Amino acid sequence: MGARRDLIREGDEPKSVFLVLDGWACRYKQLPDGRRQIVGLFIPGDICDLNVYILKEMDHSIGAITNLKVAEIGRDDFEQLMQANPRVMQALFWDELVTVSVQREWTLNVGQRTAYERISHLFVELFLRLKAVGLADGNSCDLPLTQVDIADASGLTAVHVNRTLQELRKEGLIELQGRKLVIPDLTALKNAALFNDNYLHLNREGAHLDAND
Amino acid sequence: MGARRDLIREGDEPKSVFLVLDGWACRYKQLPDGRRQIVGLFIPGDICDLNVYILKEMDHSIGAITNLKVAEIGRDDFEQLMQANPRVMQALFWDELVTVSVQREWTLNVGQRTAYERISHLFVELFLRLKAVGLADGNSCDLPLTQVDIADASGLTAVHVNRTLQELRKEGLIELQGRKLVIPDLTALKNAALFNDNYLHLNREGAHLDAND
DNA sequence: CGGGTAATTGACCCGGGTCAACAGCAGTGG
DNA sequence: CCACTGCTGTTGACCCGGGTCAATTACCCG
Repeated sequence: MGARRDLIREGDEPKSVFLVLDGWACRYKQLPDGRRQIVGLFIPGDICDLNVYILKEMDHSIGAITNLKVAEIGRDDFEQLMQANPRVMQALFWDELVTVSVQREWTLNVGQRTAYERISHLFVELFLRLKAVGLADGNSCDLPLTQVDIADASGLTAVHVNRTLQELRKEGLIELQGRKLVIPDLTALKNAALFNDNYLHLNREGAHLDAND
Repeated sequence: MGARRDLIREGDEPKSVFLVLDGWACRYKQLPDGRRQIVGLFIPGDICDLNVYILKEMDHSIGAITNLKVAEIGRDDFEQLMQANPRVMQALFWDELVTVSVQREWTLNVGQRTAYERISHLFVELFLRLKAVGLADGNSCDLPLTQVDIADASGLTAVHVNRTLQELRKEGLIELQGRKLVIPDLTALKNAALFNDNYLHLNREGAHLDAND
C-alpha cells in the first residue's frame, strides 16, 4: 500500500479489519468544503477499524501516511473469531475503550490547548506510543508527518504549525529534521503540553485479558 | 443526584456503570489551570462509563447537569453479566463503537468548524438523539445547558456563545428561551452546521444484536 | 536538469478571546 | 415582603492568537 493512498473512504462499506504491521496511517474526516481533521493516527501494532464488526458504512476515512504494510482480516473470518473466542472480543473491547479515551483527549487538545501546547501534546503522545511498541530509540523517534498533517491533526494551519515548530525548536524542546524527532527533555515537553498520560492507559490494566490465564 | 454534582472524578477508581434514567449529564476533562472541555453529553437512555469494565482509573470526570436519576450496576455484577451473556457484551461493544464515532465527530467539530457551525451542530446532534429516544416534541426539545456549558462543549467562550446564539436567533435557525430549544427548520440548521448524520448510526445497523435471534 | 512536494517567510487581517460592568431572576432568610 | 446572594445572560471596548494570501526557498527523485 503506497503512501498517501486511502485504505477506505467515508461512505464505503467496511469489509475487513486491518492490523498495521509497518508504517503510519490516519483516520480523518472532511467537511464538504474540504476542511480536513485528522482524528487519529495509527502506528505499527494498531488495529484499524473495528467498525467493520457491526456498522454498515464508514463514518470516516483511513489514509496511509507512509508506505504501509497491513494484515487484513475479512469480515466473516473476523466475526467468526469473535464468536468463537470471547477472550478475543474482550481484548478488542479493551482496545476500543483505550481508543475512545485517546479520542476524548484529542477533543480536549483541539478544544482547549493553545497551538504551542497542542503540538507539544501530539509529539509527546506519539513518542510514548512509539516507545510502548519499541519504536522509539532513546529520546528520539521517527516522525513521517508533514507540517500539513500536523496542522490537520491539531486544528491549525500549516503556516502556523511551521511557526510554532520554530518556537519549540528555539526553546530547545524538540529537534525536528526530515522525519526524525528528538526530544531532549521529555519532562519539559510534557510540561509544555500540560500532558497527563493517564488517558493512554499504557500500564495495561487490562493486560490480564491478553494472557491465556 | 443533584444538579451540578459530580458522579465520579478523574483519578477515581470506577466502581459501577450508570444508566441514565432521567436528566442530563456530561463527561468533561480539565487542564491544570482550569480550562474545561465537555467531551460528551449524556441524555436519558445513555450508558455512562464502560471504563469500569477494565480500566483502573478514570481519565475524565462525569458531572450531572440537571437533577439526575440513574441506575447503578456494580463492577462485579456487571462483569458477571458480561461473562454470562456474550450477547450483552456484543450490544455494549456496539454502543461503544457508536460512542467513539460521536467522539470523532466532536473532534472534527472543535477542530474545524466555525463558532456558528459548531453550535448549530451541537444542537442538531442533541435534537436528533433526543428524538431517537422519544424526548423531542415535534420541532422542539428540552435544553438544560447553560451558555457556559455550550461554550465548554464547543471550545468557545461563554461571551462568544452568547453572541453566536443571537445570530442564530436572528437568522431564524433557532428559538431558545429558558431550557427550551425550538428548531423551526431542521434542514436549514443542518445546512448551517454542515451536518451529516452518518456518524450517529441511528439506523441501528447493529439492531440485530439486541434481539434474541 | 526539471517538476513536484514540503518548508519557510512576510504582510496583513479577522474570528473569537478578554475584561469589566450590568441586568434579570430565583432562592433564602430575616 | 424585602434585602441579599449567586448564578445566568447580555453588552461594549479592546486585543491577540492564529488565519489568509502569496511569494520564495529547500528538497527529493527520476
